[in-house]
Amino acid sequence: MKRMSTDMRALAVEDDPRIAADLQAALTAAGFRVEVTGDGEDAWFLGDTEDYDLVVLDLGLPALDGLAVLKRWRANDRTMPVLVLTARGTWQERVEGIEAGADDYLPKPFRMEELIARARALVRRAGGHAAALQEAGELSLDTNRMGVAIRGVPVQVTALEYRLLAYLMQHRDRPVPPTELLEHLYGDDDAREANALEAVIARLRRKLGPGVIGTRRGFGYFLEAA
Amino acid sequence: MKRMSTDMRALAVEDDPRIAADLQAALTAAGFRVEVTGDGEDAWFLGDTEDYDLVVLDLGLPALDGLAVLKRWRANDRTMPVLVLTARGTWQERVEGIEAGADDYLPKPFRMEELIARARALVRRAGGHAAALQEAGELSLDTNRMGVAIRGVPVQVTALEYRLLAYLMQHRDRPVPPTELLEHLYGDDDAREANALEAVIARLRRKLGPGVIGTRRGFGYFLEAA
DNA sequence: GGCAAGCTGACAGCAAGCTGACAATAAGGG
DNA sequence: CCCTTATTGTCAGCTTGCTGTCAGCTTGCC
Repeated sequence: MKRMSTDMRALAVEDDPRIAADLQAALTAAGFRVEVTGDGEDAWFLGDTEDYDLVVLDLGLPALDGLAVLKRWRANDRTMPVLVLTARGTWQERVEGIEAGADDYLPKPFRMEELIARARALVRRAGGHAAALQEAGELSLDTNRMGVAIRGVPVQVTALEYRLLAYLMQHRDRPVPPTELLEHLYGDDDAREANALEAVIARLRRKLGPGVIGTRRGFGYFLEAA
Repeated sequence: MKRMSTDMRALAVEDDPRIAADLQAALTAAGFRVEVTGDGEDAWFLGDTEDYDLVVLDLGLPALDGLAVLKRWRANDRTMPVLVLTARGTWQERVEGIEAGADDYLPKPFRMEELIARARALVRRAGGHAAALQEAGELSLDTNRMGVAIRGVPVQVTALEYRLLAYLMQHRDRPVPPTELLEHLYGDDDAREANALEAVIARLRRKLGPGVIGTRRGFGYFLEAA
């Protein structure tokens, strides 16, 4: 795992694998180092022994209930900010969540953007500055302002270019195959020619200069000097 | 932070005698020293002169409206946490309440348990209040008077325009995507065309002049910084 | 050398966003 | 209760700049 400018750790406790994957993606994109678990026992142990800057906790867990986990954390003086996810509209859960020591709650279904916004607010309120900066080599990516800078000098990129960079940054420990990038940028429903991606890469390279986006022929693209 | 068990004062402003009685009972049981009034004028006077740790405020008051009371408090720098109750749980009222300075909001009918939970949460994190005057570049917003000024010169804006500006101000560190603005201004239940937002932006720009509201194509709108 | 993967400049299509006009609705005043 | 005014959503036409495609080229690999 490569270094981030600020090291914000987040724990996501969610048993639905699809939501869990979304959580991980969104939080990672927001600059958190994310750990995911769907098991209540596991969650309790992690939250009790590790230091997180944020916990996203789903109440609808099998086995050990999310509320019980939260109460046991609070009973042990674990004071990290906890954002609780509740099934839709059940007022009891909200009440219990707050009384158990949740710092904020979000009813399902929710928008990832809102979750990120609330998560940042929580972290900021807790004292730490939200980790908005991700770096790889000379490239730095401000996930909050959606800004890109090379060696500190801001560079203007388009939305598509930004998404591409963000995805590479998220997976900077490996070369990302063109097929995967195409699917992430456009979705498999909308079929684009492979050359479209190459065009985006070319334009980005012209803006960022050499030595930022590398190619491993046959494997994919990656951020250099990460 | 004060202790709940020692001496927490709460003011309940509610004209319906039955609900008022319930409020008093529940808050007392929760450890508050409770005072109740059903008169807006009386409430305003009490809130302005006495020090409360919590206010529960019903908007549906005769004579002096609850919202007006709240605004007058905030205008006088009374920063105690206020939990607003409203009968008509419309989305607009919630916005108005929060923008008038409410710290939380509860639609009727509600469960007493939930009210107590929210009240406790409010008291627990009592402290952080939005500043009365917010600025970004040449633009300044007076959140108490709902007033807008550009370079010190007051500009008259409509309620909708103000809400848009307030939201941009609240998130002035990032570009706000149109989808998010649409959701905030109208709510997802009421679907508007995307162009409605552009129309509001255009009108605002004409009033405020250039260099205030910026656009980052593909990312969203933002307030130009100093 | 030959093939396939990848690069690049040019360009046209297209989508995001802007604006003025207008109608419908809401608010206010007599 | 009617009249007046302000607010605001919708529409049509327009501008801008993003982005996919194409053609031709370079590079690596066998």
